[in-house]
Amino acid sequence: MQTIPTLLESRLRAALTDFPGAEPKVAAVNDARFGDYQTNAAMVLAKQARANPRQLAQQIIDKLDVADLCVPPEIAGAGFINFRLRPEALAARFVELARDERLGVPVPAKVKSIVIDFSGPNIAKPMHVGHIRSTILGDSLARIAEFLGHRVVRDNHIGDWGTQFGMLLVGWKTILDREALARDPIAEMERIYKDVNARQQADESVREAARAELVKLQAGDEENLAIWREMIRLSQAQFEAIYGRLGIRFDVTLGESFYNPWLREVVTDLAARGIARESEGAMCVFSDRSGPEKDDPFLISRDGQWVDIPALVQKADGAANYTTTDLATLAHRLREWTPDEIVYVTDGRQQHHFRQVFAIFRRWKSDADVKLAHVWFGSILGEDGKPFKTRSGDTVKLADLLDEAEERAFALVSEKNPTLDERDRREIARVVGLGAVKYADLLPNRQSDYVFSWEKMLSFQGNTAPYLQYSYVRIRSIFRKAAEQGAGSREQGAIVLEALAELALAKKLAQFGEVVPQILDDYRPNLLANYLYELAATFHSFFESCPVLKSEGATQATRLALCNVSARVLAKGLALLGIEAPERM
RNA sequence: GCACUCGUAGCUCAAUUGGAUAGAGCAUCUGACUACGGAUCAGAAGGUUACAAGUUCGACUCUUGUCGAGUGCACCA
Repeated sequence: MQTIPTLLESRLRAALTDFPGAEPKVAAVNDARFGDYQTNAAMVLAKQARANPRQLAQQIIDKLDVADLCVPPEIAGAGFINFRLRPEALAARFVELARDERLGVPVPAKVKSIVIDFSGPNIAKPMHVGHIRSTILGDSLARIAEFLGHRVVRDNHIGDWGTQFGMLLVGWKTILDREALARDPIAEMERIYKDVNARQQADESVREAARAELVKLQAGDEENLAIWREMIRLSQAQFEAIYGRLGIRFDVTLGESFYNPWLREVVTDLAARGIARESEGAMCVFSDRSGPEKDDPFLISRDGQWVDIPALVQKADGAANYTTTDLATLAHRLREWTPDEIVYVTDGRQQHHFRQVFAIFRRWKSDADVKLAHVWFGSILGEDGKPFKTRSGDTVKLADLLDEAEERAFALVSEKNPTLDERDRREIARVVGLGAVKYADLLPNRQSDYVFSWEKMLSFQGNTAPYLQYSYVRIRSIFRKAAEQGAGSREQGAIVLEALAELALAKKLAQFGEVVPQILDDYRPNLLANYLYELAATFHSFFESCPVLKSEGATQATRLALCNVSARVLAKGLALLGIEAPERM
């Protein structure tokens, strides 16, 4: 089905045929005094034509046929045209919405193929807070793109290759504790890595040993390869456990090592095309001076001079690095899926890296028609405003964080609802605790840093997951009660929107289909989080002033339908954020 | 030094990408508990959007400058 703005836009387009250059754009109004929707087409047009905007607005209105949808449009302010929906029109849209499986979310004009690269944990290391945002944000974007109808490839690019394996191999061969490994493989691998890493800082011989093990691994030494595969196997179990808890799946999980066979080819091809050249023993990509210096990712200003800051695609020792791997990965994804879009979800510190990779790629595959997006995000801070750490100063492990979320939620549920049996409370605590963590991550604008606060994210007041889940629970509770009273079938019947709170809720529900498609424009799930909060607040307000089960006839049918659609939109919206909605809590 | 991202109510954050009188939640204050689970709702108060110019019908948003914060800046990813 079409959204109301789309409907109004098509009417507006018809009215604007005599006004070339006008954009028939209709937007929701935030202030109810100005109606429900508005267009500023007249003002845009007036600017181009140097005409009087209010007069133009009147001319547009004269040609505009929206009588079935709105009361006569008004001209306001500098030249806004305001639309106020007729209650019958809103009711008609609501009936359509209630029948629509997509809850009013339109099918996109162009179905795209989108690769989303997110999470990207490292072998032999615990997943920690640094992985939360990428994992949760990427998963939510994938869910939203899929729901819209795009073809999505969820790609987990695992860190399974690199210099750290030299140290890990040294540790594995010299100080590995087999019992500890059996008990907690990740902790043991982390221990040996930290131990060797600390010693190699001061001891040249340790550094040399690590380098030697790494060279052997890269040369295909069977023993080292076997150990490396064992480390991968042990790590995979950890990843699967965490993704299972978070309800996250991937279509493709390929380590960096998968791309090794193409690395040399990438470098020689770049060199052959004159994109990369040798410098100080390394193969580098320098600026092609095609744009302004300040926008050039291969230049930097030092002491008032623009100097080269090339991207290395091969180190002086002959090894490739992550830029090379990223280029090989890009080429592979292009061959494999011919995507319209590849999205990288990583933290903001990698902006420069991706600007370089994308720029090299454009020179290398200049005919490729693919959008490359670096969807970056800020840091998670502790309450002190510094990067989020444990009290002892270590990074917070993701598994511990999820445990604590569930424990805290369990304590809350037990306090609020002690009569439920423990198994139910555990399940509710799981849904509420994980929901709180995810929602806290998705609510702020992704580019800003945010302060991690258990108290805030688990509060039942304000813009939190528990508040949204509670709204859903309350609606479900009404339907349970209605079923007890045999009122289930009373939902059938004419929809008549009368009370202000009913109209407000119907209007808010219709906006779901307007909000969801916007999210991918700039990869911002927080738009959905904000919408859901507004919906929940609008619902609570309706629910407070409009009794459902005590009402009768068409009024009750209307209110039950409003409740039903509210519950579906809330549950669907939360699901798009990767959050479950419990039946009770 | 240069680049990127910011600076919004006491605190934590929004603002439909240039739209109307900048919105929420905490905290503070005032109401509603014979309740479809009050885990809620209604309301009040709180602002020179860091500062200064500029662009225009209109600026938190764009431009320039200043002050302040975080991040990054060739062989780690």
